[in-house]
Amino acid sequence: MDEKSIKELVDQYLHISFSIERCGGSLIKGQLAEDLTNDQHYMLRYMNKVEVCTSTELAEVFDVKKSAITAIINRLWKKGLIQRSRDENDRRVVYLTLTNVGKELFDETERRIYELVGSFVKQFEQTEIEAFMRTYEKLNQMIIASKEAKVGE
Amino acid sequence: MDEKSIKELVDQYLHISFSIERCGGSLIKGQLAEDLTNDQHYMLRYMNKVEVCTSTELAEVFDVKKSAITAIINRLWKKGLIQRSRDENDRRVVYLTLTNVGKELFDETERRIYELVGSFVKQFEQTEIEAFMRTYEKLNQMIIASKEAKVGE
DNA sequence: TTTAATAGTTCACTAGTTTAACTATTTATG
DNA sequence: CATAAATAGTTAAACTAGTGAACTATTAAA
Repeated sequence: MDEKSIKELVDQYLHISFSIERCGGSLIKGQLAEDLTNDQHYMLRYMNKVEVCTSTELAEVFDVKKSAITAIINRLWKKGLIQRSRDENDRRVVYLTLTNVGKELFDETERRIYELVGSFVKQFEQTEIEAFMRTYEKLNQMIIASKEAKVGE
Repeated sequence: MDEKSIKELVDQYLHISFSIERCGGSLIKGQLAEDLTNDQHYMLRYMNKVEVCTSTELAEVFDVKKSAITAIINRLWKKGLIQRSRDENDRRVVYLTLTNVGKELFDETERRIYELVGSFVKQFEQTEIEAFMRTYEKLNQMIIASKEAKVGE
């Protein structure tokens, strides 16, 4: 691959990923309950998957400082979507879980998001989309590895 | 494609795109001048491409309200990276352009970003990445069309 | 010539983020 | 054991980014 086509690919990639982040994000937002942001939804999504987690874990997964997690968790807590409970053996630790209201809200939203994203996925041939996902995941692994190398420096 | 594999694809897609947005964003941020954010960089990027633009145009392209553009433009203006000039025929209109300092900063940054993204691109076979980009662009067009359909409702 | 529309700004408010200082608790060390 | 160091989480100040509504100035339309 010559330099010129790499430059073109880079240009094209940055343009598409930016566009999808913006427009796709706004479509996802359209599926959420009125007063929920995309960030808050992704937080619920992670908590729904792992069932129980801590602030420290969320800070690592979302790659932000713990104080940012405290803020977003407070907002979700005020909405009654999550609950906190202290570990009785190590009283520094606070476990975070979805409330029943939180679970129901997430499930409901998730169904709408599946429909939305599914409506795009269905427009592709299965072989095409599977090849796409393989490359996409490879890229993801490269980025993660590069990030970890940077941290290790 | 059955329902189950669509659900899995949706799950997988959401997970990867979220991860790449987070980690990739943080790698890009690492290439920027100290006091520049990713949003500010994308703004410079667009202005560098089109050379001259207006707030209204930026609001459409970035899909935010004009007041958000005023705020970000003010920040870039304070850093001396962009300049404003009124249209003499229609004095409501303000044209925005990069200053020389802004252009140099962007070029410098862009070179670093090309190196970074290029280092990933180079790890793929050309055929693989070209197929990926075709699918990625198709997805982008679907999302844009879906967004415009929503607006038209 | 009033009335509409357009371009952009300002202001108050909210979300998300970082940094630094802090509390409470647990673990290590001398 | 007692003090020091590490860990989990919170708080507060400062910043960026976004929305919505009210506003100014200017141009276009009735």
